[in-house]
Amino acid sequence: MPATIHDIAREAGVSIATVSKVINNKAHVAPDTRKKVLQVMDKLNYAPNAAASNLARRSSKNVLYADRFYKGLPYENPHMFDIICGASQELGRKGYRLSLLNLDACGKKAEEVFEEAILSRVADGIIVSSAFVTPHVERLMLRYDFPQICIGEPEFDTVLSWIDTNNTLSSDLAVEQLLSTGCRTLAFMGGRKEDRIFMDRLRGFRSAVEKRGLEVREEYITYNPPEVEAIVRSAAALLELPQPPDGVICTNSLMAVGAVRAIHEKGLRIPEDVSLVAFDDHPYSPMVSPQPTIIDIDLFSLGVHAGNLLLKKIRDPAMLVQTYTALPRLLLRGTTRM
Amino acid sequence: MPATIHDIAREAGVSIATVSKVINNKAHVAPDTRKKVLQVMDKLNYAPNAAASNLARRSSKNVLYADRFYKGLPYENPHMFDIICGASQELGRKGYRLSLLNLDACGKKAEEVFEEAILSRVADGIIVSSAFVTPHVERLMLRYDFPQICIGEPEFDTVLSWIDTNNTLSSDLAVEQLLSTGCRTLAFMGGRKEDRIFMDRLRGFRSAVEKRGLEVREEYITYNPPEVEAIVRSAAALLELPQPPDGVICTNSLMAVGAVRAIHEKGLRIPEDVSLVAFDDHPYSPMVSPQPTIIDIDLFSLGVHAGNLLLKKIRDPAMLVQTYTALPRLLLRGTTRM
DNA sequence: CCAAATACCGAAAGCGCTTTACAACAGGAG
DNA sequence: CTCCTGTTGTAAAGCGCTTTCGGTATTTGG
Repeated sequence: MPATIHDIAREAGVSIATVSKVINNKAHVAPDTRKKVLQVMDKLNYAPNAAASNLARRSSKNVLYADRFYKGLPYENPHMFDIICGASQELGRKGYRLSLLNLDACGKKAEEVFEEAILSRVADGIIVSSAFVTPHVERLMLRYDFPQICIGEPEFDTVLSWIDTNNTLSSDLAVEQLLSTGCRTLAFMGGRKEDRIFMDRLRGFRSAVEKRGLEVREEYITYNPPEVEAIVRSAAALLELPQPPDGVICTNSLMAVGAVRAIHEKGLRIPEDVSLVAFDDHPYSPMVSPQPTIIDIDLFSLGVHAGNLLLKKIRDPAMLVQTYTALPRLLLRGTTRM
Repeated sequence: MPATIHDIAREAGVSIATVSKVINNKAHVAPDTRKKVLQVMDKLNYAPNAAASNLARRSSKNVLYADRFYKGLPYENPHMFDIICGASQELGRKGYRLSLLNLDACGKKAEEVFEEAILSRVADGIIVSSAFVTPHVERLMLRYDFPQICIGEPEFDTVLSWIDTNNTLSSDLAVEQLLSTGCRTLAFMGGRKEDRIFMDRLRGFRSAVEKRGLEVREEYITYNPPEVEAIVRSAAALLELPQPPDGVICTNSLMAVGAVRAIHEKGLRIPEDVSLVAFDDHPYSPMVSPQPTIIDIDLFSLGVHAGNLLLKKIRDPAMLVQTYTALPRLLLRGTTRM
């Protein structure tokens, strides 16, 4: 069995208190003593027991990423793992670990899962999609003074910190690109109404269109489930309108899939007849023809910021609400005209 | 601050030992006592402190998933997160948590990271891609008797348990599909020679071809980096051969991307002139035209099996080597003939 | 040169739980 | 009535760390 702090102390001829100071890089230990202790630690192959130090320190050097990790998630939302990778890297760099917290485990309600995680002190903080952050959850976090960062701006006024992409600006970019290349009638393919991200993008769409003195017509706005066939039908319906759109904004890659299919099936050409801008790049863009013009967001660095912000909050519980908004980038490719 | 076991004991008028038994569902506590304790736990909003019980139990109810979580990973390897989701779900169901262990953190070597994780007892076991499992790592795991499951069969004879997809059978399916639809000359687009998974698929390809009395010609086998342009060039070169292939096997989606591009650029039709079978389905398959014929593997359930196997090993350290091989499935779509 | 400040080290008291060993008691058999 | 068995509950000893506090030893300032 592994060496303990006592073994190190005995072998080095010092007390465990001194060893502890060396481990944690604290002052008040002579350079020679420190060196000696480090040598012994190395020789005996020592690493401090995490549970013990967690218990004594009352912290776990662990952070949770809460979401539902069900089958098909990476399929439906391949982008969330960029955020996880970013957060994991940033946390790792600072000596923290990232654990996954599955919110639909064994039929428990999300709030119960949260509460148990908090009370058991299994982590020092949590990163969670704002989709799960209700006022009730906020109260929970505040009551226990539990550091939290939301992915996506919460739906209500909150004192919790969050990071998000600038969805308004993203929509503006998309609208600008379409209008400036000659499109006259824009359609918007959104996701479910419950999803903040889509509604933000829609809000951005509305204001971008109105800002340019144009009118937003409701029949050109669709709300779609994450399911290809339904999306295809929805896009096809748009093309059947008396005045079909000549510019389509797809709020994620799946929408783009559906829209492209519907447009091709209708015998129309992209971008000659219909232009298309999609949100979120994906690895298979190069495989698609024509290659989609994309509103791209650096989700990895969004994850890095999430981790960073959470760590700041953990170190300074008095930290006031902070937010970070990632700027989108337009990748001009083949589905819009020049 | 949260209630402790002492608070519960006092309030319920019993000893902490009794409370502990209730928490852990142990025998030797009268039904009435148990009920009383549970009531108090509920009333005081109690959840046992994880660090303390970990320390006393000498286990952490935590499992590591080790890999390099760098920027672009979900882009290069979108499939690994299916495995993570599966493992996370299975582990969560059994009361374990899954943490990410970043193997390229702060310039440390993978083995150091492993050793520290083991010695600090931060987890009870580990799931790790066989790409990182050298004999040295195996020795490490065995020396400390640390439960481990490899993702992918290790490159060498080992007593570690592993899960894998049946790459041999997969290649066989692909070869069979191509040959039975009239292809005469097959090409194989593999990844880097260092990657076990590609070499397995290649081995499967060779034996499948030879089994049918045909000859494997080395010039039809390519090894490619995970980079689209290089893949396109590589595929184009194949098409320039004196007798160009009329059937191509792509060992992942990226290869398929490149192959499709090269074939189209050459002015050839799919599947009329060249048939194509690719490994691994992805969310954007429907977006690609023609839609690729795919060798598909249920990676989520592969993850479930990984978690399950690891848990068995944790419970029974004497468990002998066990393996699980997932069967592939052929998704007939548009890049092969009927 | 002496008082005061400072550097170094260690004893000991936890952190909140699990587990062992044992006490107390009840019931049944002989 | 005694002995044995089995059940219920508790006291207490850890688990392996961190941290406080006090005691020397060593500087430093006046």
